[in-house]
Amino acid sequence: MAKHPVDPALQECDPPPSGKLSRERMLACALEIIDRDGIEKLTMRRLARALNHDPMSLYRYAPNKAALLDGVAETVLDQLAVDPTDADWTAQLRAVARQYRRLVLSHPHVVPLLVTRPLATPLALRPRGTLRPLEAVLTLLTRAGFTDADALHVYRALFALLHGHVLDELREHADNPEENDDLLRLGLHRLPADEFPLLRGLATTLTSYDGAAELERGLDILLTGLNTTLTPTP
Amino acid sequence: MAKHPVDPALQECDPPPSGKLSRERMLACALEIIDRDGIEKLTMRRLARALNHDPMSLYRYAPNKAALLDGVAETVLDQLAVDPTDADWTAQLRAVARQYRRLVLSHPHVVPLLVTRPLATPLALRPRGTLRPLEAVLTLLTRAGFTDADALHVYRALFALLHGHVLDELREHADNPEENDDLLRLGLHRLPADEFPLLRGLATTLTSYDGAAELERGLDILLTGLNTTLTPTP
DNA sequence: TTCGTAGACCTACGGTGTAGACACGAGTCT
DNA sequence: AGACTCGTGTCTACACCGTAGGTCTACGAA
Repeated sequence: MAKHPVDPALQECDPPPSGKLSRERMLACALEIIDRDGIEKLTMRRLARALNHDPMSLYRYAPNKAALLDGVAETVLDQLAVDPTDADWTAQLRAVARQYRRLVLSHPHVVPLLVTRPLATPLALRPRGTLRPLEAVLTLLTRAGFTDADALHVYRALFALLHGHVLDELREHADNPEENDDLLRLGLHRLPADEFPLLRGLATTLTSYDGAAELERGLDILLTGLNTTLTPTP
Repeated sequence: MAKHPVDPALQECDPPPSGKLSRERMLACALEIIDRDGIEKLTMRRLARALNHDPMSLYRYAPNKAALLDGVAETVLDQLAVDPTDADWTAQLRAVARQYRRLVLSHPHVVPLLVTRPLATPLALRPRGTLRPLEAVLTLLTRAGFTDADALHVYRALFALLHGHVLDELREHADNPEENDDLLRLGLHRLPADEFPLLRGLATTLTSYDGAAELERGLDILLTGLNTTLTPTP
């Protein structure tokens, strides 16, 4: 336990890292590493070391690294609980949205995976855990009286809003690793004043960003907009 | 990984790939490779080969690969022309949105860069070309009577919508590499019928996706929503 | 002329994902 | 009992990656 051969930042995963391997343990550990150090630090070798196994062992549980990353995204997204029996569909969508925001804010480094990986994978081949929320939202909306096509429409609009908002909010977070608005202000003031006059003046405004409120406003706009253009019960 | 020692798909860039190097030539060639083969195929070595130079030469024009990728994203985003003098701010935002959509659809492989890279870079340190559209939109909106803070609000909402929509639309494109809806239908039908009944029925609906119309609807919702909650001239 | 410098090149190092072969224990069938 | 598969883990090896550091060359200024 007390041997420090090399790395200081070489930690292992919560559960005792020896014993039998499993897909769940592998994905959980991978998520831990990503949460701690970011995606590009997740390496087959590092993950194996954290699990106290040979790198090649991982390939018993994932055909390749891309699949492993998909698996991680899946475990995160699978925590999204949609109640398709809720009679108040707008309330349920709001709940899903808030939940999604909280979820990804607790795993910010996973967001690139969530938004990027589906671009490379046809819908039918995506991990099941990824498709489950989609199906749940669809049943919620069809139960509320939407046609299949309109339900799909609403789903798309909702997640477009969510993805867009989350990217906005995380961008904001990247600016404030800690609450050092001096750095932000100084950074902005280094911009040429003739080309970026307005941006330079926004330093204080930028530091006071309320993600939850922002999302709520977005939801208001979206849901009222949907209510006026789409009618659930024809 | 490489099936054969010499790839058949090893092409070079449009302009004569020898002669003096420059940052512009390097970025243009990088963009070409990304457009053709995707991001993960862009390698310092490959790029150098395409430019008929040594890999190390590239480091004269970019401190490292991340900066090079930022440069590519910048060259794409810099093509976004915002007219801050337009008196009709909603019309101008619509124009920007349509332009943005067309732009990224012609460089789909760059989208991960556009949405992902800013998450790792504080705003003040982002490439200038990235900040220019932001400043332009801000001046457009403040000229229209918005306060600085509200202008920022609108900018955020607009680009959240754009990013969200584009991710939606490209996801759809990944499903139809060509217009083979049979593949999609077959793929969907392989899902378990008891767990994904609605999703399986959406094959035909999924193939008829009109991205432009979808974006237009999003803009309608957003802009009317903004008009009711924010007042340009107080 | 000499010198500084910018641009390009070469070598080399430590890292990466993963193919392919092998080791070994637990069942299962004869 | 033996032989057989088979799931699991390990080892070695390969091609490729980003890039630190040094060196060669050509050219403009002194």
